[in-house]
Amino acid sequence: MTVTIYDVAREAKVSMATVSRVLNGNPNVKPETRKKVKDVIERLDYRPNAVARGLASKKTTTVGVIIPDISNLYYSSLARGLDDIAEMYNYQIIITNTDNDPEKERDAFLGLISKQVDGIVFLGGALNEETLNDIKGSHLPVVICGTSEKDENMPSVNIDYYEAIKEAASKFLEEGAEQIAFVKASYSEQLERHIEEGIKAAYQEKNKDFDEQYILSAAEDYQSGKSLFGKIQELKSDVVITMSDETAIGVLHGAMDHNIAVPDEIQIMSCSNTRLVNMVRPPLSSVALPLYDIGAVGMRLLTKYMNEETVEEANVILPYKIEYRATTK
Amino acid sequence: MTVTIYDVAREAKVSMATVSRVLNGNPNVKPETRKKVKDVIERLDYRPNAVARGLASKKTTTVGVIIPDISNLYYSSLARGLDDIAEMYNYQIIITNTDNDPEKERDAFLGLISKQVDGIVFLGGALNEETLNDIKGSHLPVVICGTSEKDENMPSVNIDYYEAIKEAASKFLEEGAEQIAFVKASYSEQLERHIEEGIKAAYQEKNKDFDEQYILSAAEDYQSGKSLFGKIQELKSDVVITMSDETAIGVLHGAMDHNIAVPDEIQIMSCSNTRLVNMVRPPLSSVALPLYDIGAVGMRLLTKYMNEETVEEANVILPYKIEYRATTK
DNA sequence: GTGAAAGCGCTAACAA
DNA sequence: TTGTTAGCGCTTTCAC
Repeated sequence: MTVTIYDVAREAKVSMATVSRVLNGNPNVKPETRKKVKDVIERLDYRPNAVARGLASKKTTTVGVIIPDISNLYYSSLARGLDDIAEMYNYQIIITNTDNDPEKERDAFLGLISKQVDGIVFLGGALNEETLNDIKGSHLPVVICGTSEKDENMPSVNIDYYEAIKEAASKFLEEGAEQIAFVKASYSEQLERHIEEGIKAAYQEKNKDFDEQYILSAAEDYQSGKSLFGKIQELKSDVVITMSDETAIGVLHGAMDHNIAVPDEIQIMSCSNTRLVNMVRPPLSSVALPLYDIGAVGMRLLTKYMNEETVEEANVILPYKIEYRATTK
Repeated sequence: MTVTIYDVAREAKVSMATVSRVLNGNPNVKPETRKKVKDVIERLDYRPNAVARGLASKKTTTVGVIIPDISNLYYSSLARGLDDIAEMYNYQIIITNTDNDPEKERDAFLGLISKQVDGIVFLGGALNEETLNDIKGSHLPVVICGTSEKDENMPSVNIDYYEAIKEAASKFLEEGAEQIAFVKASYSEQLERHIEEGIKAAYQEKNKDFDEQYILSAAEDYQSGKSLFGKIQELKSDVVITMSDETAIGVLHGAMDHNIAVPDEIQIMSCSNTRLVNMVRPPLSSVALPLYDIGAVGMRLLTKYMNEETVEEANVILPYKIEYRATTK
């Protein structure tokens, strides 16, 4: 029925071991033998069974990706970077959506373990305590992209959120902003802390007090941003910084609906920079995270762990850039 | 080291076969035995190795998803529906991006075959001839979502594009539209044909001639739409229908930049309805494809094939709805 | 209701 | 340079 390595061996009049060797590019094969085997492989249209291979070698060339929601542009941009590099290194990715639900997250993780993935990439959101312990217990290489963990020793790829937010906030303050509202949409306490510290540092540098009530929360979608506008108006903020682009666009439209001029009366900036930023008018100013690159670098980092290469820096910080478009002065 | 079925058998003082039976919910196990085994499983924290299982049973509970670009909202919406249903049926999905490149597509397919996936979902884009033949030769269940194939016997999930476009075009014509430009962004000739026929049918019903030059092409992104606006203006179209939301938004902004009033001077509608439609002002009118559902139903259909259930209808047509928002009168 | 044993298709010592 | 052989961890007849 299906042609196996045994069929190839028989046809080529060599042993399975030799076929296996040419399959795996083992140099210990005489060129003629190699050619002979390759010819038979081609003639029989033989395709190695990766499952059998995985069982025998304990390597599946598959990595798991745990992601809050693939239909969110932020995460799917990361995922695209991930997959491109995975493909380059001959890995395939199993993607599982969790909606940031700890239970789904744990199930996803256990599922991936049982599938014997060679590594796992965790995207965005927060890793709950229990899963985190499972991960550590599993001795599987894991890389976290686009979010920070309590245990900051876990390999990760990020930008320097503290610096980014501080830089953005400072600029606003310098130019006369009075009250910056910050809308967090992250599920990672750690990440939120970095960000809050960034804002506070900016205020401190200007010798201004920061009022905690200007830190708001919203889900990372359009509607949440829109609903939040009332609150923002109440607070009389003249600047709003959000994590998610969608949230920022929601706020923007909230402002437009209330006839508040953007950026004259209120400035809006996000911290994400998906392709959405150019698809609204006015174009959204944003801290530009290199989303694709974060994914790509994350996967590259993971391959290093999987191949037991030495890694110099487990916590990669990628550069960010602040794109001032038309929602800021 | 890792605990295997053998360890469980030994500890529970039964045979591996029995452990396997309780694992797989085989009823031929005495309740006491079952309980005993379950206890040991729990105590040892035993997790079945899905790879070994796959090798022995020739079922991997993994399905492959071949997709043009996961970072495109259209496809990622489909993918999300796919994954949710896959999870429900205890399947996991391997996602591979192809950028509609036939070579990548073929590699993706061969990779999935070698991983012994139980089925494949093909999303959007066009399946090239060669891959299509491979698929047929593989006897693997395959479902196509959101696009049509030459071979219309392949299981698929779609809306009735012909009817949708015809309905939309008819309405525009009835209300006095003179020249409808249609921007296709599909890679499937088959799909394009359905759509063109829909438009032509609408013109015919109104006894008007349709001029082929009003059928334009663009990539399914924002910039392409924007660049296309010059051409549209040249054609003096008063209605533009695009496949992709991003393209429509590009056209919309093109119009705004040229001080052409939307919808008064030009009406714009897309045929997709991702969450983007509400994130622009004015909100984009669109033929609402049930993207999530197309994915979900597609995966459900695939599970039927994988479990050898009987399927009544291999070519599922889901209902569409035309959402008239503010880019149309 | 349960167990013994033969694979599934491959890799990886170890020998030769 | 090549072959032999013993698994990898499970499912699945087939007996009992």
